Amino acid sequence: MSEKTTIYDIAKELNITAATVSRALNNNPKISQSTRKLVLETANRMNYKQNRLALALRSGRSNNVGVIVPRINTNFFASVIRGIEEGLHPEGYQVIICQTHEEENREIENINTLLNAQVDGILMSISNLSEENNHYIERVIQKKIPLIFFDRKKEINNVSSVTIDDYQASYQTTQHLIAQGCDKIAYFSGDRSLEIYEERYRGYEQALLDNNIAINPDYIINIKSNVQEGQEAAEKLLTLATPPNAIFSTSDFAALGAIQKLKEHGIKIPEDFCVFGFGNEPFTKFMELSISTVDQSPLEMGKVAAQVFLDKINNRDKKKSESQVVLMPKLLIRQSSTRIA
Amino acid sequence: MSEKTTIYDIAKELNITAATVSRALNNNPKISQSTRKLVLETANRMNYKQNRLALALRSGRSNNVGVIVPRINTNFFASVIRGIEEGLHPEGYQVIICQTHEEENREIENINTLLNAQVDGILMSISNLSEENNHYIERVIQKKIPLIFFDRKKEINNVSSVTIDDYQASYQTTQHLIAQGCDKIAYFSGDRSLEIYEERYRGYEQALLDNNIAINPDYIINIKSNVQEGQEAAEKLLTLATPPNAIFSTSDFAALGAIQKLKEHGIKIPEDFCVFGFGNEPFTKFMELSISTVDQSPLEMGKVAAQVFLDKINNRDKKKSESQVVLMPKLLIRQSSTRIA
DNA sequence: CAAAAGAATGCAATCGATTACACAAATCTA
DNA sequence: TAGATTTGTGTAATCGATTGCATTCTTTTG
Repeated sequence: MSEKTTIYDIAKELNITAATVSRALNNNPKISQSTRKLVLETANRMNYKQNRLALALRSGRSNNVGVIVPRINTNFFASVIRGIEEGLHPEGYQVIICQTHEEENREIENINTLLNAQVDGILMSISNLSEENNHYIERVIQKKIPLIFFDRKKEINNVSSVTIDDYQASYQTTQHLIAQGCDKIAYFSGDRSLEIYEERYRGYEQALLDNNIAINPDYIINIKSNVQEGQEAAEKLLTLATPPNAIFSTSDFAALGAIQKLKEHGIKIPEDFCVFGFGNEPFTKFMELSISTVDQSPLEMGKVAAQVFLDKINNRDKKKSESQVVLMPKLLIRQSSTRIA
Repeated sequence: MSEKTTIYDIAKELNITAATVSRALNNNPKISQSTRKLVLETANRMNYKQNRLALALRSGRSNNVGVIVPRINTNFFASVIRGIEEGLHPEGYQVIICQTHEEENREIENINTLLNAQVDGILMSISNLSEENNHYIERVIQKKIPLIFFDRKKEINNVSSVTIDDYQASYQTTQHLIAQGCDKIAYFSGDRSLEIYEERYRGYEQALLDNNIAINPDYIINIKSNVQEGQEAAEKLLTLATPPNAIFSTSDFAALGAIQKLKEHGIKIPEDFCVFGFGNEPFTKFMELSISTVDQSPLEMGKVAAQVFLDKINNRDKKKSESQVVLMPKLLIRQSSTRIA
């Protein structure tokens, strides 16, 4: 029965052409009022729905954008995606999501799939695409598909980005810990081949330098973002001849793990030891000992990324419509690092 | 330059027809080895990428599925979506996400948009679609687009669903609380016009009945899933002449709020008062006083939903390919409700 | 009233890929 | 070697919507 109605079905029903139907539905002024009314009524009666695939093929615009993230189910990425969806929905775009699990080949595969699907833009948080595979990115640019990096970016010509100022976040956090009287600050780093982690490290380093505190390589530990690695790293720190009296973890989960270990060892937080996380995961606020952390305003990041995309689409012709938006991080100073109020 | 290569470009380059190119690319056995090789090489050299829109239009299959959820950035939904993506990705499907914010008109709008976009299936967690608007659902079924409800469902013919056994979850939780010695168990309910909340209520009720405990209407409070409403509800309970000695909250967030209030009042958990949540939000595990909760295995739910969709697609012809999968909830009994180990 | 202008609609190509059918050339069979 | 097969390609329609360019029918104008 009403399996699928096309403009041809409507045309046949009314003994007119599909062209006329199309024009009537699109409010083309060349169509007479009477015909338009008839078409609209019939379309409604026959339950017509425009086939967006056909439209997309003809117009070259799919009204889809692709979003590539390492994984969906973390508070940060889920919130960014929400922001993107809410920024793009009113403009009639739909969001296709892809996960990479931080694997380079998945990253490449996803880019290709999205290009095949003729998306109108790609928003991605890049993870491990090596230099030698930059041409996959170049291809996107060549096809004039707007490409926007968020959070994790790469310096590439013609690619816009929306990030937070990781250097500042890290610098200010370290300053804060020093101001709280901590002079031996350990640092949990993520993979420093990623710009965000390199920036954060720089901020940490510079703050120490500016306060005449020597960098202690023993205090710098590479971790993955999970509770267990935080526990292990803390354990290792406590075995040092001179253990630190603060930890700045670039992961909230690792910060939590560290706190658990410290407590096990009977260390009082924040009196004996301060801990600062990164990411504002919901749990940091809920803990009995609330965890200080850096808020990256993911929702806003998503909305801004959506806006940057829309600007690019609307200014396709303009020579250079590249923009690098840097959002300001917010330090949420909570109990785990508050000695002096 | 390499703006866009089509099979026609390849055909022209080789002085053959687009048909031949298409066949060569699709490994059609009728094509000679030499031609096939030539086409593949040329396609590669010219950086050809199949236009999936064209393919979709011709074949009637877009290889996209739509996922409709109230919002993306909650642990539960984000995890389900992850599961769906991971179940569908290997089969070449892409996932389009839509948010409803629990608004009926958004729900309708999203269904329509997805139908226009010619998705091959719709997976949704329904919220507030009233009976009178069931025809929007019917339309999906009429178009023979597989429709799968997950978590929140509605009894509709021909619609598959993947849910957890909310009744059992609730019944067992209540039994557990009673076994811990709680005889005055308050209940935080969600909107009972949703099947899941109605089921959970039934489980609570039945467990009390089975243990000869009278239902006290004062103990039953409707809340939204957030910390503040949990605090307020707990506050209200404590002003009762006979306050309860346990709370079963169908929201982890409200459970947390309640715990905070109880502590403020100097009530000891679990000694004086047990609390049980629902949803296994990450923070419930991380708290110093870990919160007992029900795990809904969202990742698995997503994967199963994906599988159900794939089965439906592959058995289109079969009369009835409707399936109602019910996953078993897992009670995570943690500190907030453990008096007796 | 003839010619020009205007209004409303039809015709046909297009977007890119697939595929039933037709056809030519090469190979085989008796 | 005529006729039957097989093999490899080409032709053209199709999916559904849009749109430049006719074309037809009115209406206006001088």
